[in-house]
Amino acid sequence: MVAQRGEGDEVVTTTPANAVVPEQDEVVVRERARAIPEAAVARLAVYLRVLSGMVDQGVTTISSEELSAAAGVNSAKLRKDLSYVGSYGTRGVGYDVEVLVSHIERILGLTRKHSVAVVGIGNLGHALANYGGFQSRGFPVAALFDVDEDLTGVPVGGIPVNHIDDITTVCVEREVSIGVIATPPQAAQAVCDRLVSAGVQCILNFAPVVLQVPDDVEVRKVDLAVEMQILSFHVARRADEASAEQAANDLINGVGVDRVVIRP
Amino acid sequence: MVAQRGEGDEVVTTTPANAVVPEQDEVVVRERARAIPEAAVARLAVYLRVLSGMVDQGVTTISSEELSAAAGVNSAKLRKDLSYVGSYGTRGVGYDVEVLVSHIERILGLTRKHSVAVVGIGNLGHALANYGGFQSRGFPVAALFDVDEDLTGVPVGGIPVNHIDDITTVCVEREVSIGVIATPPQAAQAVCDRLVSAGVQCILNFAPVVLQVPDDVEVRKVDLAVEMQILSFHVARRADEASAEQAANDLINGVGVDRVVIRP
DNA sequence: CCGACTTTGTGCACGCCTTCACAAGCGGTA
DNA sequence: TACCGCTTGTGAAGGCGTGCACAAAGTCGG
Repeated sequence: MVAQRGEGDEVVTTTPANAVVPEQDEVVVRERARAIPEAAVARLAVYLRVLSGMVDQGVTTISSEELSAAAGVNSAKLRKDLSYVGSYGTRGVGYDVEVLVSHIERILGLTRKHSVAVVGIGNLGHALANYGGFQSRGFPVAALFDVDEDLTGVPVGGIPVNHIDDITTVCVEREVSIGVIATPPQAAQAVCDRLVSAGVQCILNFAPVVLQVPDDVEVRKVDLAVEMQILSFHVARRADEASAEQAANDLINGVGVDRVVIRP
Repeated sequence: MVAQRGEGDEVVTTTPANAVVPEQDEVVVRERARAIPEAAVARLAVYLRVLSGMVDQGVTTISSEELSAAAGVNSAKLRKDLSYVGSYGTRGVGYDVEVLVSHIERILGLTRKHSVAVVGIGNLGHALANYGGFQSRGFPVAALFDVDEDLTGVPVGGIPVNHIDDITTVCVEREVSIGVIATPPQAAQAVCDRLVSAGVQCILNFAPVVLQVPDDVEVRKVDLAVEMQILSFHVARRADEASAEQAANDLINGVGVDRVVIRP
């Protein structure tokens, strides 16, 4: 009997304060991987990239101060992040770059190869299929899909496009573990469902829709328009600050006030 | 005298508990915009997209429960997020969709047009230049740049490519407020510096490097390989869980234990 | 072998964000 | 008009992540 995640049967997913005491003779397995905060995982990936550059430059040892500067984070945060993967630094010296690389790779599961399938070979799909960054970092693009039958068989980035109806067969055959959705929004949910039924458990979604998936499937979303709008918000905030300050300074000229303080 | 942000001169950026009392006769300007958490801003953009879809479907009123379901968030969170933009709901009824749209647009600064410049017309640059999603959501692509002189003058997505040396002139001329960096990593920092000196204060960076910018410039990063690695981590975590569970179940078969509980 | 210096690893406190739970408020109905 | 049911808006609590500051632990020079 293998319990399925998300069934909420024998598996406790949340930990209510009143349920800490293990009942009778059950076995409690505490796993370490889950203990790493999501934010830390994202940063570990960044550290890994920086460290790879260091290896190329022939750097063998690096301190938390140097690495944190290169990665654009606080050095304490960096050390805490690294502590999640284990204590592999030498006090008074720093970290051995290669050792660190291999341990981060292990934690991120990069020792295994992760084949990628891109669905939707439009502008973005083409760009993704041709993007060398995936291949070089251990994520080979193994399959391409599109509804357009005229595209079937046409090679893009060296890989012939398959028709979307073959998605299950091809994904299983080529052991695809990550699906990338680069279709128009209307098609995204249907494509997602097909990927899921093909056994793909990780999805990177570029379509501007909220995908509905089972609990055991992980979805990450990249929405360019949302990114733009966040930037837009900051532009507006700056403009507001500037005009508020302006108004305040006008006030100063009228009344007898010395200083203007803008509190966050 | 206009204070510059990030100078830390007269401007209080952090609020230590012991410094709440305004000194002598200074004027304290509390701005509302900054009070919105970054995470909430990102979600507001999502709500806006969902609401736009509602408008197209002819929906005029929506409750927090419905909207939160469509946006994939908790309804309490949604209401709190909306409370940041102001109280425009009607108790017992819900929100007027159009009213909500216009207020969110105002908060996100979307009443103003934000022209976009894309730098680096490779695979990704092409895709971005042709991507209709920007245009339709109020972010017209107004300029394209590349180092390759062969590309200069060639129209991509209807816009002729300019040489990167003209970046300052063109950006000022076309009032570019957002710069998108889609160059190889080696060129990214240089391009960034040129954008900044052209007066661009918001940058969306697709190059896998940590950009160094002045405090008054906002950078958002999209790193596809990092996204992949985060997904990879989750694959690995699942595998760990499964094997831990397997081991535990093996244990059960040996010893007399009833249940296995995996705690987060 | 010892002391000075450097850097890691982490306990702790603070602040932000999320979530709960409920009072307040509005429309409909008798 | 008064009541009832529904939905918003928010105070408060709890959890999570960040950053400080320091003890632990190693290297290096004498």
